[in-house]
Amino acid sequence: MPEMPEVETVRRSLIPLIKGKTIKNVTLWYPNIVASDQSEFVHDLVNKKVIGIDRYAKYLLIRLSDNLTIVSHLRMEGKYHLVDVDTPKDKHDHVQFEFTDHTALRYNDVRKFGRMQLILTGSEKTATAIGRLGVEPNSADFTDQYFISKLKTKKKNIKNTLLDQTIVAGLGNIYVDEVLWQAKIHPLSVSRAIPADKVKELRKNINHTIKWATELHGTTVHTYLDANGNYGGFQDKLKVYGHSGEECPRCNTILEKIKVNGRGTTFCPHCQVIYK
DNA sequence: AGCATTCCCTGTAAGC
DNA sequence: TGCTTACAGGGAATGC
Repeated sequence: MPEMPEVETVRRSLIPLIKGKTIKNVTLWYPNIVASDQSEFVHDLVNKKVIGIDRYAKYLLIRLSDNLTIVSHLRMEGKYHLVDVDTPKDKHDHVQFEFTDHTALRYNDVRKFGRMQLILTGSEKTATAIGRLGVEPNSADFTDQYFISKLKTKKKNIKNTLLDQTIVAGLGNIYVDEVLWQAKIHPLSVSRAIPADKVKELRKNINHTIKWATELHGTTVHTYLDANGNYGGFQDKLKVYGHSGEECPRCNTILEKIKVNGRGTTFCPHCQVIYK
């Protein structure tokens, strides 16, 4: 599942594939992927040129000429790949951007959870959910003070709080389990009960893990691939996610898996402290 | 208002 | 073997 390191890897791999290309036409094989007006999406993108790709948290921002931006969220299994336009459509290809050079960018998504919207460049925060997002890991705004003050108001458990994109934006289920294990914090800990020094430690772990995972081109579990079809390299570094029933690498206690608000959650019942 | 639950989706694996 | 059920989960919508 693409989280911030994976989305950044997609962004970097996609730029050389599509930057400078001009869209000839757009096909919606599964129209509901487009959350904005679907006929406008198809109509307004014709003759537009890709000028760059930005990203905020897990959102890709494909910048186009004439002040247009496609905001794209991959959700669980969304992928982009560039093909010759004559390549037969894959069963799970849902959107095609055909370019003037006989290539096409295809959006493929087995579970059809991903969404894209066409907006005016600059209206990201008002026209999409980006406006409700919190700060990104490793950004100047993600300070100890910010993190401590945000957690201080939260009665819900820390696992759920870290998945809440309005506080820190970019973490998903995998990295949340990893950073909580690193900071030795039990996922069911009450957010506001976590001592300030542990919150500081958690912030450092978040920053370091996101940075390191990005350097390794993300984590491939299940099906994540970048725009060139390459796997990530961080799955080998995971200490807890996907390792329930195995020994904790720190204390050798068997790792447990529970459900926290519907999310599979793996943790060490011995060395991860629960704050109540 | 804040927190929890439901829903969207389909492939894979387990159970009978 | 073939069917049903459980599970994977990000974020919007809904419920309390």
